[in-house]
Amino acid sequence: MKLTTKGRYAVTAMLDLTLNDKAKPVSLADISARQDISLSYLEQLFSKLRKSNLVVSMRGPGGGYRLKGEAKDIVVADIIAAVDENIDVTRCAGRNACNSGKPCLSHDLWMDLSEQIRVFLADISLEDMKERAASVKHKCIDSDQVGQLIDGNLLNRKES
Amino acid sequence: MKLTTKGRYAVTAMLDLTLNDKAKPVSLADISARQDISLSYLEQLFSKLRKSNLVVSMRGPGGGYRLKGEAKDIVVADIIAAVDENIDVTRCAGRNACNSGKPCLSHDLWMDLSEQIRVFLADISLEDMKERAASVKHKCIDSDQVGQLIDGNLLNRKES
DNA sequence: CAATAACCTAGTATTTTAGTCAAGTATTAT
DNA sequence: ATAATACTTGACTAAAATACTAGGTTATTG
Repeated sequence: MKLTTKGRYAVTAMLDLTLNDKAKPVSLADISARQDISLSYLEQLFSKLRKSNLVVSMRGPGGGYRLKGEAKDIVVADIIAAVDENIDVTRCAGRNACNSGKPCLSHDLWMDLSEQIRVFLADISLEDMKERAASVKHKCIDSDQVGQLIDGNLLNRKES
Repeated sequence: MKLTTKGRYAVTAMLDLTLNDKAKPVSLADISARQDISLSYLEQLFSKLRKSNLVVSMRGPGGGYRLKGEAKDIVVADIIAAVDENIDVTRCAGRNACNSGKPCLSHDLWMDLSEQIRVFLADISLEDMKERAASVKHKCIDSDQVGQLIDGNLLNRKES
């Protein structure tokens, strides 16, 4: 399990899809505009998401993407795995470093840790994040709050 | 919190340090040989680990590195944070995409998720991994098994 | 002093990231 | 049917990160 900005783009886009899932499917152009991600990059990501059976596409005017199945059944781990396609170059797969036993050992431990993270992310669904979205909505800064924030928290933050 | 092979190298090296913490400090040359990581790359990583107060160094013959403090007090999250130094380019930090409220929303959610992962990794210490090491030790290859492996798996590996 | 090992700087090949561009194909409103 | 819309595919690319090399300097031990 790798955790990069690429995965973040994918999760963000999928979350956008979840939040805007109305009667019509959501076009990539819309997501591109809302999330400020380049359309072509989204196309690449959604190509992989579709091949991993996380979304379904609808062509033609009014077309776009829609979640395949329900938001509660799609988890963050699936989304990241779909776009990352890590070939898992475990350099310790029987070659040179596996003589003393220790390289193999730490390799095992890392794989174990990586698996724990995967399990952790496999427990967070888009539905969970959608619900969470409601509760953090007030966190967003609108122009009215900017003045207070400058006087308040933000300036005090950097001092630590 | 980013999760890349770079972080894995660092965790592996730190775990090597933990497992070989005897009377003498551990030289990077030793870690390089055991873990099959280039010496200069280790130097770069340990420079960061030292600056983050995770290890102490001793120069000269018989010198090397040693954990700063106890293995139970050094957690995986610290190690990854030390070598990753992500400048956190939150593109949504008040600039262009934060108008409709939604980009900010998904940004918050990702930060939240990222923080959850950090907390998760902040709970796994080198001591924990060391203890775990004992239980997975039997999985490793010792010199007695090499012959069988050469005749078996290894020769068949490269053909794909 | 000579060997050792940390420390530092700079460069570099490779891979990944995050796109662009172009030429398609499929769908549907009209 | 035809045009417009929207997804598909592939090739290509600039920039960054990764993993490593080379060549030194500095500190410490014997």
